[in-house]
Amino acid sequence: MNFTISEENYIKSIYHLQQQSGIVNTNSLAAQMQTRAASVTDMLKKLKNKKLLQYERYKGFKLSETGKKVALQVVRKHRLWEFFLVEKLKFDWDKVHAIAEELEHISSDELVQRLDNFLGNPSFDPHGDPIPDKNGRIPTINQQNLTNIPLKKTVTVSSVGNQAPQMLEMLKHYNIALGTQVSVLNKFEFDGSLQIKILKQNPCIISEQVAKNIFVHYAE
Amino acid sequence: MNFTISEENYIKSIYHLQQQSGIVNTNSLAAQMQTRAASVTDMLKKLKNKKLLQYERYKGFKLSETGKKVALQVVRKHRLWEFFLVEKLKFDWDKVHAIAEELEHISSDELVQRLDNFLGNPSFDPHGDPIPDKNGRIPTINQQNLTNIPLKKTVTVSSVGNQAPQMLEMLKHYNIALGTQVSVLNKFEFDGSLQIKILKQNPCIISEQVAKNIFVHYAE
DNA sequence: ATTAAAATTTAGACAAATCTAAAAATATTT
DNA sequence: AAATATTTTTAGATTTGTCTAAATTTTAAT
Repeated sequence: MNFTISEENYIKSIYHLQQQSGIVNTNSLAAQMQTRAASVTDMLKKLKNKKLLQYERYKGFKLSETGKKVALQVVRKHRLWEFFLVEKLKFDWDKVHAIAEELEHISSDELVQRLDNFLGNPSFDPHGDPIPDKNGRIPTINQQNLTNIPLKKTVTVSSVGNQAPQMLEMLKHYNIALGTQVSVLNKFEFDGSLQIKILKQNPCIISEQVAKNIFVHYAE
Repeated sequence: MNFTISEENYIKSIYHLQQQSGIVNTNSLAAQMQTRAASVTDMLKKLKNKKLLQYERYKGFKLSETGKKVALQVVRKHRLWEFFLVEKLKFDWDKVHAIAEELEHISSDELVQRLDNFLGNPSFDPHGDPIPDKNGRIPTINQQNLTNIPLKKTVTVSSVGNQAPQMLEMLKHYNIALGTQVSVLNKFEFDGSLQIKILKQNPCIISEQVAKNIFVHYAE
């Protein structure tokens, strides 16, 4: 089966939304896609006809098994291309998202497989997100956000929740990247902000909102 | 200015046609694009409005200076991606055209420049076609097709005129690639076919049609 | 120079993806 | 449970790129 760019974008967005909340509704998808609810409804019918979606009107929806497979292939392509852009073309990691949004729709399966091999079959993209393999299997990693880490324990940054350029620019400013070693020195009750220590740097303070989007795993 | 994939494809095809014949007409473009003459006329109006085309009805057409610039950027992207696919991802050179047709429409200028650098700023793609630089300048090479080479002179294959997979498959069969050393032993008047000698191989015979599509340059 | 043939354009239709405005269904509040 | 608000869907329009069939213009042939 072959899909249009628009269909693939809807499928991918539905996938990401249902990862968080199980079932998806029209308005949240419209918000995510930056379009109108009416347009979403139109597309839902199309995707239902193609058996990619479980959907009954007014009842919310989620991807069928087939739909999920399609989504995972698009996610796979997106993340492989991001890896390529950062590792090979030396893009800053906060500049690659928009380009990968285009590249993820290139259709050749052989291209994807060869790219994967060329890159050394990476398991995580430059933001720390797992890259599904050829069969859609996703590597797992035991991670938590910074607000849940016991004080003084040294942990390693493994991924970033919010990948808006604003967030990524901020992390760059704080000098936080994937693999950075951090420990939490203090938690301020008043606003939930954290004082953290980054290896070889002076302690600094990050807001709760930022901390919630920094995922880490324990060194051992 | 930004262009749709369809617009870019028309511009590119017009560019290639006018390279051969100066001015382009509706039917030949329709044939090249595998579409109908009426569809071509529709698009011509659009391109004329955008000042990409010099066009008056019933009179044929050619690209404006702006149009030519756009065409050269698309050609540049196509050929850089082909180079990438063959050199980095190890695709056979006769398998890359269709994929490059998709990749050439990825829009980021920075991507193109970084890709160019990553590849070592190549001057020719895997079929021997010149890759326009950032400013649209095309490297030239002094080449002729095999039918015009004096007998016994050893020459080097530098590009291939017809890049249909059928042609490329045939060349692979004959063991001819870019850089291959060839000499013409004999020319048969009857059908114009040539007996040629390839380094370390037995002499063989190629049709005039094939010979006309093999471009070579003199070793010195 | 007419006529016939070929090339090109117009007119009108269609599919995909979107939109606005209005209607219908569901959820929430009083 | 009735009234109100929110969410979702429908109806109908729009844009882009395409098509067929008919009309027009140009070219070639008698």
